[in-house]
Amino acid sequence: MKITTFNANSIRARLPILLKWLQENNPDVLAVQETKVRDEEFPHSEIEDAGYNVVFCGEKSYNGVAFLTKNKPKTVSFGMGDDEGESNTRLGHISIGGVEIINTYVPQGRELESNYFQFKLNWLKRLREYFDKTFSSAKKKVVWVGDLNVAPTPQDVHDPKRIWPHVCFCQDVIDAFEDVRAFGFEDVFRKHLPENGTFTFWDYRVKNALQRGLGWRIDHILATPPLAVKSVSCSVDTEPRTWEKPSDHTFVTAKFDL
DNA sequence: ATGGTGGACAATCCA
Repeated sequence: MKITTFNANSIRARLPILLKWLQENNPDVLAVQETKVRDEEFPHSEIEDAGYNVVFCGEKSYNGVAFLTKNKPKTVSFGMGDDEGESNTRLGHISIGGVEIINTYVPQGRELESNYFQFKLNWLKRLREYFDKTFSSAKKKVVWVGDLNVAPTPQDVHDPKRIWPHVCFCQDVIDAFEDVRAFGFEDVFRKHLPENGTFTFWDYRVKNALQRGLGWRIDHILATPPLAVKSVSCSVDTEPRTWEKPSDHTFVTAKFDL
């Protein structure tokens, strides 16, 4: 099973080229974040015509998550069940092929001193509670993917000394992330891509960031042990950077031998 | 240098 995560920064702006990428790469599941569109305007017909099933939950202008899948998911839900704090447009959950897949767009946090950063920390705390109440244990086959807006180690940013502290790279956010991870997730990305300088995001606003290696690893693929042991590879595809309407995020893919 | 670019959407907000 091939699972890919992609922050689209508008599914409508990326759609023509995204569909081409799907045909060429053929993942079983594409988890998308920042669709930035209301459900009634979501371009589902184009995706279905391309041979993919699609489920989504969005809002006007911001947030929004979706799953594009080759087969129809067995179950689909959005949000953490608390119906508050933007959980519905930041968390999707499907069950497919015997695997549970959680797709999250974690709040960015804006500034360390802001209420938005506290919201981010609390959102991660709620996410841990969601895993606890949804799954009996990490013996279940669970994958957690998405734009997590956390660089959990110094290796995950290009200049740790200069960047520390940042809403995506500071002790509070790393602690919050680690608390969620401690549910029982293993870092499938790092297992297969241990080299320094392997990133998933390069800021639009930094001139030639990709060429200069000024990236971050904030898009993740993690899995519980019974699934992590079956992971065979992971890759980052920077092709969206070359698109007519480039994206600052990349396609991050993991393959599982199931 | 308090910038830069890109998306949504219609003046700014968000990343």
